[in-house]
Amino acid sequence: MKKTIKKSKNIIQNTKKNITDAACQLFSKFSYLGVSMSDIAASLNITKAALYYHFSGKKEIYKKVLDSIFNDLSSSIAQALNENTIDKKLRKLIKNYLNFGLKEKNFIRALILKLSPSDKQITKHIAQSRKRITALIQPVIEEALRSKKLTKKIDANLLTSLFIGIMDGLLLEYSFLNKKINLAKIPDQIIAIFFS
Amino acid sequence: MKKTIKKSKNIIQNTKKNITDAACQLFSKFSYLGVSMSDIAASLNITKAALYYHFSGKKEIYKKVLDSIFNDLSSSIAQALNENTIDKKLRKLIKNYLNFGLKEKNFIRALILKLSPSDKQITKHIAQSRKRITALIQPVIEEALRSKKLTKKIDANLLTSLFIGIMDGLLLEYSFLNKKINLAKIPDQIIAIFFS
DNA sequence: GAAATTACTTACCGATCGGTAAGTAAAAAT
DNA sequence: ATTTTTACTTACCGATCGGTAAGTAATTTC
Repeated sequence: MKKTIKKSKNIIQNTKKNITDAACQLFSKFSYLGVSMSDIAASLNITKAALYYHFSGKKEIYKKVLDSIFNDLSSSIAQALNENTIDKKLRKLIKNYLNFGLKEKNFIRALILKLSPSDKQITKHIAQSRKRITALIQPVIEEALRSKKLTKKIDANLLTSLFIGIMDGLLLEYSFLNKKINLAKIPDQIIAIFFS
Repeated sequence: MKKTIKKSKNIIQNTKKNITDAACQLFSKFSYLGVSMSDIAASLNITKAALYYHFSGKKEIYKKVLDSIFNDLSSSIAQALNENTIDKKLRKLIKNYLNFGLKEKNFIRALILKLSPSDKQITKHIAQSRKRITALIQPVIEEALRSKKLTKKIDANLLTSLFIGIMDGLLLEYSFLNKKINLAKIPDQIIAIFFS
């Protein structure tokens, strides 16, 4: 099974990016343990050994993928903070968060997954990234609490957890049952539940 | 490494139950792909081949474990429905659900996990079980909506999704960061958010 | 134009995977 | 007392895992 010559002088060989992109898709679909180095290589029509030229191993690829996912999510959230009223902020925040969760289709699954008995390292990495996301969202929740003057007294920390939780839970539910999320309606309903 | 004789006449050999119990713990901790048949066998000091005497393979063991987990959760929820006021029902429902999620420590992770490229079968099995749980909870949400006469108009289906979602999300968050859930306070706060 | 570097491929490694065939002691059935 | 059944163990299977050593064609450097 001879390969035809692939090395074209015209095509810029940003293989490294191709690898993380392909790996991202596969990890999202099948989780860390469900994807082999051969799978990644095969999806790019290169050999497994080529992956080891660009990366030290499977874990490094996974970390790079996680970092890029969290960076995308972060900037998507940060974008929502530019809105000028708290209601618009909330609505866009929810919309972007859900949209992102849907785009990186099994994103949540990938994040939730426990990797292997010995892999405390990556789990910690994920936990830290999640904290960064929470730190971005919490100020918005606090602002909403101040501006809405709610009668019910709820701790902002907890409310943030519940707020993120409801979105994660929703994504989870819908990804499982292959339902579609109505992004036009749901943000307002979540806001209604939390802040009225 | 000789094994000492294990076959005692006095000890009832309900090995089958021992296997699913051990497998449940391991699957919860390390997920389906993170647990090998050897792992399960080793945790019971039996050989891998013994597992195949009692079960047809790894998938069958996993299915049995899932069924038992969902049955436990179902009866835990059903128990909450015996309370005589809607507030008590809600409070107990949330408490039991969260408690269960904490007991089966990585229960949610195990449920969320995508098994392998080819494993539509078990994923369907899980989706159906989740639907059964939802079907148990939805009437309680509807009852709460009726009795509370909320001003905000929200579809009961969606509200149920959000209600379960908030609990799943919370469990997720806390399992990741190894926080502790305050079961004395949180149920009332969730009720306050949803039904006031 | 020779030498060095880049970006791979081919061919392999030992370990582990899920699963099986054959043998065996103890218990139950006859 | 003998046979059969139960509940395993030992020893293996081919496939696949993450990872590596050595070779090679194309490109870049000198």
